[in-house]
Amino acid sequence: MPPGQPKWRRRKEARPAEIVAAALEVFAEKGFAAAKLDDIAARAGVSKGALYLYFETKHDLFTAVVRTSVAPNIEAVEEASRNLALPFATLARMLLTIAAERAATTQIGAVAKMVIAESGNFPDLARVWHEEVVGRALAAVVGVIERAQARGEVRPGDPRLHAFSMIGPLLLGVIWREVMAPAGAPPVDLRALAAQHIDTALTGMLAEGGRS
Amino acid sequence: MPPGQPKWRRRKEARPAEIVAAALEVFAEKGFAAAKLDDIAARAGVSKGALYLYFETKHDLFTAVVRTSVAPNIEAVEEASRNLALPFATLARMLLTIAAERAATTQIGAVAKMVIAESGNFPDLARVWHEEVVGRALAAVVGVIERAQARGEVRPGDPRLHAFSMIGPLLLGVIWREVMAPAGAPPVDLRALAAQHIDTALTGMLAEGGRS
Amino acid sequence: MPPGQPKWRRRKEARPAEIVAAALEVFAEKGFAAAKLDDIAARAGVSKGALYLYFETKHDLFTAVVRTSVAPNIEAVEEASRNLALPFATLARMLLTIAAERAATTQIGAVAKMVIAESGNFPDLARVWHEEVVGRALAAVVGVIERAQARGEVRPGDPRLHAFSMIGPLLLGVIWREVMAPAGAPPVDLRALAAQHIDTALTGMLAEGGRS
Amino acid sequence: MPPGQPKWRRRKEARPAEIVAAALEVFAEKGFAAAKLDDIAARAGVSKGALYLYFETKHDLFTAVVRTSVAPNIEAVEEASRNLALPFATLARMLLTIAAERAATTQIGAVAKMVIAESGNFPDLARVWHEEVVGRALAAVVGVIERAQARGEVRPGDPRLHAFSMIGPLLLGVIWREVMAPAGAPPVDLRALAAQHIDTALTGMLAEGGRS
DNA sequence: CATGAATGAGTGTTCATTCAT
DNA sequence: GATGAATGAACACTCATTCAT
Repeated sequence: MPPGQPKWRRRKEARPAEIVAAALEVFAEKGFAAAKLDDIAARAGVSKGALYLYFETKHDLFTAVVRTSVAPNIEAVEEASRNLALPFATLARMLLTIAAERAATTQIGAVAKMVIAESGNFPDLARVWHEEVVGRALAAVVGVIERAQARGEVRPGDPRLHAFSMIGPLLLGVIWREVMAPAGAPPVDLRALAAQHIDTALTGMLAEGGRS
Repeated sequence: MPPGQPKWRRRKEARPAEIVAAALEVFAEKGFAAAKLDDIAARAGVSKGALYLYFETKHDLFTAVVRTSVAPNIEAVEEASRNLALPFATLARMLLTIAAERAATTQIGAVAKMVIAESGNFPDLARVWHEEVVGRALAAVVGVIERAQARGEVRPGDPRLHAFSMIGPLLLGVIWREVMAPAGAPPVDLRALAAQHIDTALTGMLAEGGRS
Repeated sequence: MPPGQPKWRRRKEARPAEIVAAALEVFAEKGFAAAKLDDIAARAGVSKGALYLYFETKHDLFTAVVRTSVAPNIEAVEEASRNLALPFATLARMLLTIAAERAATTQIGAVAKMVIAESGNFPDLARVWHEEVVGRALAAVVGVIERAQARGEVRPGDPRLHAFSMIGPLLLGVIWREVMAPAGAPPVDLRALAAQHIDTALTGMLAEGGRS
Repeated sequence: MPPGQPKWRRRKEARPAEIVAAALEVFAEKGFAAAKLDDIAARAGVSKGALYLYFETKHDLFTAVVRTSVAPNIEAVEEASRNLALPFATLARMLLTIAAERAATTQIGAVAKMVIAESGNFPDLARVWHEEVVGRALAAVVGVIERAQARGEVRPGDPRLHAFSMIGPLLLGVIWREVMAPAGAPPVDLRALAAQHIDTALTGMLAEGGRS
């Protein structure tokens, strides 16, 4: 046995993350209520009791899953939106590309599905999700649009509804991947969707003079 | 008691519909697993046992709720899309307006939330929802777009992705109303969203020559 | 099947009492925490779920057991103590005889044991037991003693401590029967104990002139 | 740090006693089943695992608590009862005074409450308690009474029941302090109770000629 | 048809006990 | 010796489903 490499190390620091990862899988597959702690524990490679060393209740575990999955992603959007100097077309293309990339490569779609599903049973979670995630992301996009309107780059219109026009199709794509594709629907290429949609949205939103 | 038309006679025939209506409320509020048959029965004004006179299991009741809620709506979209003679701009505006109207006045948003939430636990339902609802609606829109592209009205591009561009923001609006607004987010006017978005989408999708 | 004698009658009215009786047995044997609802249900001849049709929690069932067992007994003592005209010696003899009789023929000893055991975990119960049972019984006895002291029948001294002198040995007898006797100790005849003790207590308590 | 007398050395030997002391507190507050080893360990200032270095099971720890708490007290009673030369009145007064003193200043009341509560679940403990504690104490008192009866000091009557008359009120006082007082009942002064009761009991028990 | 009392399998949670460190 | 992370059996409580009335 090589020294410094104990066969079985106490995992106190790694465990919570492992459990959250396992829980994300199970919650995403089954939903909150249908997810069994036995399954989560088994998938995390621990006993059921061990879950309670790190999370007080199933509720708490679910909340931790959502928070953990979301925090890193929201930063990216906000940061990109702070590139005030860029023309709107460039910035918008950048934002949607980042979003599509994240949606394609992370579990954020599954988390969104969970939040949609359980918003009624987790009022706190819905509020957090609104205040810290969707609200912030939307505010960033709305801010970008408002500034572009002020500079005459984007045509008039409610900036929040413009933001919905920009983001909505991506949400549809994510839901499609999470819900329809597993049921046999032909898959959607999120990156291609983002690329084609941003062309449409930009052409539709840019003021007359701003079009090529 | 007036002979021939006792009040309870009509009840008997209306029961299944009343139960489905009550179930829709409870399922929409709580989700499938958290909905209790006691609550549904109480809200329908019948005994718990009576539910089993009309539906074999909770599963069946849920399926009936989803089917009942969608069938009438899908027809409207398909019918509108058969107006082949209309210019794309007119037809597209019509389709989105109908969709927004339905979304604003029916429970279809709540049902969509339920299907999204429970797709993992109801494979059959997800397939039915795809084959009979979303698939058909999407196919109708895609057909309209393809014909418009063939006539040179709509610029090239994957017609399905174009359809996502058209419909996506409305889904976002519905999710917003069902999930974010109850958590304190400012509400969205679905009709205004549809009106502004179709302007954007049309400008973005129409071929060069087709723009005003 | 004889009419009017259904093979299996709905027991809605009889059930709670049956369950409380079964619960009393099990609680008395094992104590609150060690009593299993499965056992109680089995002994009552019902399913575990049925318990919850009548009692919200195990806690509630325990409380019901205590209340039910006590109410009838306390009346007897209070009633006897209202015989103001009787000489103290007669009344005291009567009270102890009644108490011994009740202790010998009812489950009140087992209930007392339970209350003693669980007073720390059931603050409400301990308070109820004090206010409605022990307190009232003691007050009745103290009242009798005070009146007898006023009439010069009983010698001076704190009437509450005199009451302890009268009642204490009976409690010891009950505890003995519940705790020591099952462990192999020779049994005590509660009636004989009461009879001999009241002679001692009366002789000890009566004023000089009152003794034979 | 002074060499040769490190502070932790004394700890090592004191550990079992510290644990038993902590366990007594927790058992007395919560009862056996509701007492958590975590609490006991925390209160003793050791880890949960450390408990198992000194006691095999929770059962054993409970047994140790009871044994430890009673042994010293029983000696006092037996020793006092060996003063054969003293008149009964003197000896009885002495015994009750000692008992009241011990009851007022030690945890013996809490232990008695525990034994009463758990006698059903700890048959061994109930037997030990009977054979080594209550039985011995009672036998000592009974012996004193029998000798006094032989000398004509105490009137006839079952000596064991006489012993119950002497001791019972003190038990009631202890139960009162442990159970009723914490629930809001007015407290009892155990020493005053013993003093007043022994007057009563002596007057009641002494043979005609023996009274002052 | 309709009721609602009764069932019992299923699950979140606790906690005495173990053992690698 | 001492720790405390980990275990897993045990149990209170829920609720879809049944069926005697």
